[in-house]
Amino acid sequence: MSLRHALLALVAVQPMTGYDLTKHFERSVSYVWHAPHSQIYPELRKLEKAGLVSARAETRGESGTKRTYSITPDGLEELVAWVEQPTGRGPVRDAFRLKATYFEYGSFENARRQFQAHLDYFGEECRKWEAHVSQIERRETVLIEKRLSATPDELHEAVVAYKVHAYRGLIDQARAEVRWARRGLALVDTLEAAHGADGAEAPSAGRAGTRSGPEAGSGRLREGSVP
Amino acid sequence: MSLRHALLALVAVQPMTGYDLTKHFERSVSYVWHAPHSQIYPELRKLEKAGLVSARAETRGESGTKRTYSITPDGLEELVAWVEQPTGRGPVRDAFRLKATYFEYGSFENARRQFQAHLDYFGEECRKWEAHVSQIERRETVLIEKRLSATPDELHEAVVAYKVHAYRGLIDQARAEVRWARRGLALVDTLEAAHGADGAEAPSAGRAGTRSGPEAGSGRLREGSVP
DNA sequence: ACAGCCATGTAAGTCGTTACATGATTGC
DNA sequence: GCAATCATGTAACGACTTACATGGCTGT
Repeated sequence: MSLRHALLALVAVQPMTGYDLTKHFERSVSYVWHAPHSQIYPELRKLEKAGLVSARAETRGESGTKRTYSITPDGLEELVAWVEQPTGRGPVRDAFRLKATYFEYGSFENARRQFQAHLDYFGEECRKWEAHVSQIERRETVLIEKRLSATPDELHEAVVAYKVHAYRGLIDQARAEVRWARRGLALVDTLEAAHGADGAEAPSAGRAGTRSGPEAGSGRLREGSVP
Repeated sequence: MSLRHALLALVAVQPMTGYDLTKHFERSVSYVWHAPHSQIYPELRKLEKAGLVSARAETRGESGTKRTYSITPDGLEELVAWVEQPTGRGPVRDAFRLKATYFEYGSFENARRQFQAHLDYFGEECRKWEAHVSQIERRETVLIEKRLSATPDELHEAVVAYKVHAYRGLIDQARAEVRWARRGLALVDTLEAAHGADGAEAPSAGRAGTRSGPEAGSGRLREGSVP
């Protein structure tokens, strides 16, 4: 149920069209909550039906219509209620860490590639987020400016500080991932060295002889290079 | 597509029933990839249809049947292929950080409660994961023991080390969250002190007078205590 | 015989992904 | 006039959630 509240928070700043929403969404919210436009347009209709936003339709060219959404009092109430509610943890789903648990099924080379890609990815994200944070700190984004101009002065600091803090948390996470990936690369080196010292050549825990019976008759794994 | 591979990795250790799978899943995999049994049972059927596992059905009492699943050579191949494949990043969806971005809509008290809950949660998780890691390091879990007994000696270290490393990453994340939440609490104190110094009493950015027109006619926010 | 956990499912509905589809505007 | 991008959608499908349903086994 977070998509709707993210949208409410955006329209709360100023009335916007679906397209504006998706753009602002991509450039801010999507760092912490992903959603494509194909989800956003229908969700806006739902919000309208629920009376949390109101839409003003204008024609666009011959046949098109453009809807500008504004938040309603109910919508604002819903937004505040959401913020005040205890937040349930979403289910964990981390494909990379899952796979990292089973790297012994692949080659050392593969593990290295994977950790390196992880490293590159989070290094890159980190830079993006840092840029975003300093933009917020300087109050340079369109939405922040608008938001502040409609908020009493004594709350300006809080508005900015909460956002900065949230995104800093993201940066911390990214840095932790980078460090973890580096340690992963070091680990692969260590394992490979230890393995090479034994004289074997390519490592892989896969390719078992199959025991299709249900009994745990010690299936035997053998080494084999992974193609 | 990670659920199926997680299941493959589990049945690769030894033949198991659906129930065993869900139990082992809960006690290991679910730290990084959540799935309830209602997802696991059907997925096993799919894996069977795809020829990646084979099932041996036994009767259980009058009418029940118990299926014991074993991995097939195709299944093992699929598992290895998955490990070797580049790993796509899943979409981000972090409800808490999203909400933390908008804490100015709630009270200071609320922000504190939320950060504190976050802190407690990850502190707790952290302890669980640490226990799990040291269990793996000591090679004391049933699955690890079984796994090692069917793996050539020179790979034992890798099997253990990759898992330990993966879960250590999880612990790092949890610790980062704890630190972040603590900084969050400190931030709330600072903001509240600054706010209190201005003489106002309860903070909230919500409750706008509604401007339902599409034009951005400077809607006016006023302070108000949040009920 | 009853409680409590073991064990195996099904079903409805929501959420999210991916791909397709189409017309409008703007700048060159 | 054409390309790019602005702008707004729909549709099919798969993943996931939540709740329901049922029967077996074990100890008291």
